[in-house]
Amino acid sequence: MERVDHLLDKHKLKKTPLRKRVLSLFLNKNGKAISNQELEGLLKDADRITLYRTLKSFEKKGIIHEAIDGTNSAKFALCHEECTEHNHVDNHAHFHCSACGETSCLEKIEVPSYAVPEKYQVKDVILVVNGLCADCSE
Amino acid sequence: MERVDHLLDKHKLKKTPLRKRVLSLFLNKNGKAISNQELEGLLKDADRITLYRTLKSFEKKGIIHEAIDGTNSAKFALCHEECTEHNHVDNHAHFHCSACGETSCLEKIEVPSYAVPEKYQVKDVILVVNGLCADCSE
DNA sequence: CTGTGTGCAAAGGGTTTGCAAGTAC
DNA sequence: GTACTTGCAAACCCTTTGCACACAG
Repeated sequence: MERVDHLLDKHKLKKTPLRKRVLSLFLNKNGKAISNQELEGLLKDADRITLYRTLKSFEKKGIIHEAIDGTNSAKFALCHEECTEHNHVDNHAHFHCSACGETSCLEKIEVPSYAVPEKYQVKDVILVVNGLCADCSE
Repeated sequence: MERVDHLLDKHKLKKTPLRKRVLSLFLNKNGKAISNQELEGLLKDADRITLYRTLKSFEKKGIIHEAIDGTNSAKFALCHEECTEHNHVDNHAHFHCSACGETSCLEKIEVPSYAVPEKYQVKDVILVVNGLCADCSE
């Protein structure tokens, strides 16, 4: 629980009850991404719109990052310790399970840089691996 | 124009006026992706819902594929010649320009396979390169 | 003629914005 | 006390579904 307080302090966010609950969910998810929809289910008494805003402010401050998985619905996962408002470094791949729908970070896979056509400038690369996770590949 | 007719025949779709118009837009886009929104702008007299369905049937038949670019909005681009309803092979990367928003196919970049944690099964990989395209990187 | 495609209306889901009341600091 | 956060209402956009009519083959 101190870790929640610490993270909020570090990123200069007020320690409100709702934020603490949301953040501790992320800490217990172990690298798996959470969608707004899932959050609503887990925090039934919370207001949907406020959850959107909570995620947005966490994202802006560098506490969480969007985990793009090709499903066209926004999901978020915890950032590295070093992330700040002005320096997100989330250059790792994500794994999306097509059976259970879970999206998780593959910290081990660093995203390589790629050769692009002349005059193109690369800023970052999104890498999503689709398939079956350990639980679903029995 | 014969190419439009040929493609529709080949994939067993009726050659209606709307489908011809939509398909020739794709043929003239040279590997760039088109969103439903953009299509509406280009074909102002057409019905928005019908355009959704047109794209869906083209996708299902293997004429176009979804070009995921991390913006959480669906875009589509022309498939390879060899694609059919039951055999899509679109294992190439996409480039997304953060300035103009255009998404284009990078046919040259084949998507490599990746080492994932034990028991995971990989089905396919999404690779999106973000940055500035030739037109926007002046 | 038959099955498919189209247009319109309606509904559903996700997301954003505005404003008043509440709360952290 | 002040600035930020929350909750509620409303609106917006994207997408899907249902149904009657039109049209390609």
